[in-house]
Amino acid sequence: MDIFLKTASALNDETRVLLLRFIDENGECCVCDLQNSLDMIQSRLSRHLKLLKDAGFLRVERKGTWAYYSVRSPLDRFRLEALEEIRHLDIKLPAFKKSNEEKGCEV
Amino acid sequence: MDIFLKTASALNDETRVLLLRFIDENGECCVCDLQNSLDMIQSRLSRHLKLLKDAGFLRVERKGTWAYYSVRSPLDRFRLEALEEIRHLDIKLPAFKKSNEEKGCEV
DNA sequence: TAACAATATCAAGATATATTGATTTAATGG
DNA sequence: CCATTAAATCAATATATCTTGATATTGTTA
Repeated sequence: MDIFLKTASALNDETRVLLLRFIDENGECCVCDLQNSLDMIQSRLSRHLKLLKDAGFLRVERKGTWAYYSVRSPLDRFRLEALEEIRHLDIKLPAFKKSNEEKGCEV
Repeated sequence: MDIFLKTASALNDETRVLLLRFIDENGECCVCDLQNSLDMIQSRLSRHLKLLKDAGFLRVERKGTWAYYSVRSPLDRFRLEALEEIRHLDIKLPAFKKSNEEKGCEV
């Protein structure tokens, strides 16, 4: 029950739905890319990324000081259906803006 | 987006997951049956039933003063997957207790 | 080791959701 | 029409979640 509720809770927030959709469409993103692209402050992003990770939707890979988030694979059936639902939502998704290309933060 | 969030929100509560599972397993229930079986006060039940109905999981049919709730059919793909997930949760489900058989509140 | 950058965590306030008991609404029967 | 019953709604309080800015942690580089 707890895991199911954690999954449902992760889906129950507009910010996280947008984040998941954005990372799903654009592939691996570091937090600074997301700050730039989605115009959100860092602590807010960090919180929601953690919730999505703990709910099994995202994985994180650290490279130096950067953290790259991507959609976990494989997703189990229910999470995949949820993602599929999110893929079909009519959302106006901001463009991907690279942040620190010159400094090495690239995908 | 709003409909998706309403659906996710409906799933994000232990009481509602239990309710949905109970009605799915036992079939059409009136509120008084649920009060008896699940040992919940009426206003609490009424609130959660409304949320599940508004999120598209339940339908209600009124017969006189009674309201009979059952799982809506057909469910769309995502809601059906959610229900399937709930069917597989390891929940200790209370027994169905009829409440007012003599008075006409029967299924 | 010191300075810096990226990310995570914390603390405070704001907003949303859940619970309870009281009240209201709606249907039934005397 | 009035009393009764089932269910819905409301008001107050409690609990959880979200946002922000500040601080802590971790890795890098000089």
